[in-house]
Amino acid sequence: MIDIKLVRQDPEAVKKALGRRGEAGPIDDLLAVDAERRRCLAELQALQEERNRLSREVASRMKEGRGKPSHGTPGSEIKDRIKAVEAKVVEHDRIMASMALNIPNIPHISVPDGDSHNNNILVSECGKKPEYDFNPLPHWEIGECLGILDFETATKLSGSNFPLFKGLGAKLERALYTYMLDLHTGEHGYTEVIPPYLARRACMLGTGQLPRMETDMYRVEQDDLFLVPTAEVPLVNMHREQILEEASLPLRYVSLTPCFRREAGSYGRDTRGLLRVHQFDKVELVAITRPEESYDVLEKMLAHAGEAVRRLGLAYRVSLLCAGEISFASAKTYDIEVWAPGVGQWLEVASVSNCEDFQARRAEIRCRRSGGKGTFHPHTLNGSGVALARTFLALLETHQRGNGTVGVPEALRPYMGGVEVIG
RNA sequence: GGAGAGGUGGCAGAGUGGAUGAAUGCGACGGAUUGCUAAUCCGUUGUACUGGCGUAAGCCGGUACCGAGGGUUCGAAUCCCUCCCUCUCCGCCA
Repeated sequence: MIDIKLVRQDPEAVKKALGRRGEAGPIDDLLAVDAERRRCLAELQALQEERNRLSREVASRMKEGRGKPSHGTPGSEIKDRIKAVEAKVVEHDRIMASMALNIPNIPHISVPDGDSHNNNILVSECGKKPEYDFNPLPHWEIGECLGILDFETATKLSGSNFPLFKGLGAKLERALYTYMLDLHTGEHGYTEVIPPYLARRACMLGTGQLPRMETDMYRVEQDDLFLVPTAEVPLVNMHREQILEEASLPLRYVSLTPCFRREAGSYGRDTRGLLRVHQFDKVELVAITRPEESYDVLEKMLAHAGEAVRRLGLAYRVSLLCAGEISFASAKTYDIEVWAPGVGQWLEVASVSNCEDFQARRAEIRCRRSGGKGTFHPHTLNGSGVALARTFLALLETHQRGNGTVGVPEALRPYMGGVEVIG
């Protein structure tokens, strides 16, 4: 949620920043409603003050045994006025909230301008694209031949673009996420969490999936619960409406969950095989930090995610997203893409973002300043560490051999019961 | 699905109409003391909005908040209604 104080203080700067995302944002309207709201609020508070004063008068009379004032009830006429003005304030609050909830986060100063992936800045490239003395196959061919992927059956079960892993495919998937969890808990210091996979509406609002992305979410109508699109939702919302102790920061969590996405409107684009599926496993990193350290933590999380990919022997590159490409809640985002030689594409497997206090404000996560007064909103960060379906496919395509088999990278072998080759 | 109980400050937990932002305990912070990483004693300690002053840390004033919303009343944490949430027991099921 955007900070209304910032909007009041410098509306032009806010407009300009949002403009970088290609969003106008109803800033002038917001300000107008805010001003009117405050005018009504002042009126309301003056009336309430008067009511309280009168009522105290009655109280002291009663105490002195003089009884109620005989002529009417001095406060009763005020009641209607209070009610009327209060209704106005509430209405203005409602309008402001509905506007504010739809305004995206302000991009960080270091985020480049631009509105397409062409404007993203390549930060680094790691590992070499593999070369083959044969024509590398796409993963769906490799997977179907080895009997470890079965898209046809998945479609029979749930419709198109759902994955089904089988045999060593299932084991490889399990090896991948177990390896990542062990890496992040063991070497990078994150606390593992297994959260519920369905989340309340309030959670979805808190992290910013709602209201805008509702049509992309799977929703269980009967209970008004949403299948989590990412573990970021439960992990950040663990602390919703809480006041944390500053000394407890940073909080760092890692979680494996399936991620459910309807991908409404994306049909026909990169939808073969595992490229874009409605359900995929993802190991997610989340951090809640003091504002002054959040950008350091962002760099660390990026490194942690990169390390997970690097050890798998995959070629990957890191880019800094331009203002028009970052997601609703993010102020700054790095993407990690792995090279998939079979399909000949760079595929996004991780997105590491600093949401600053945007989510904390929405989710009412606050922090008590140690040794000081008052509270502040901590910064929230999230990053894939990393997403599985695409990592899985890049792994098959990268480590495929001319004879149709697939090598298992060393980092995964302990998790594969020592299996070195699939096929 | 059936029956019941309950939602109070960072946490635990009192409080059934009048100055209660709310006892008490814990925690946290400040101080005192003890020859020692502890104990004891004293003090302080909610959040948000809003107006004013100050460059500022902050200070002064007001209002709201005891799950949410509505009602009764001069006055509601306290009484009434609706909703939400949590818990317990039974049933069903892994």
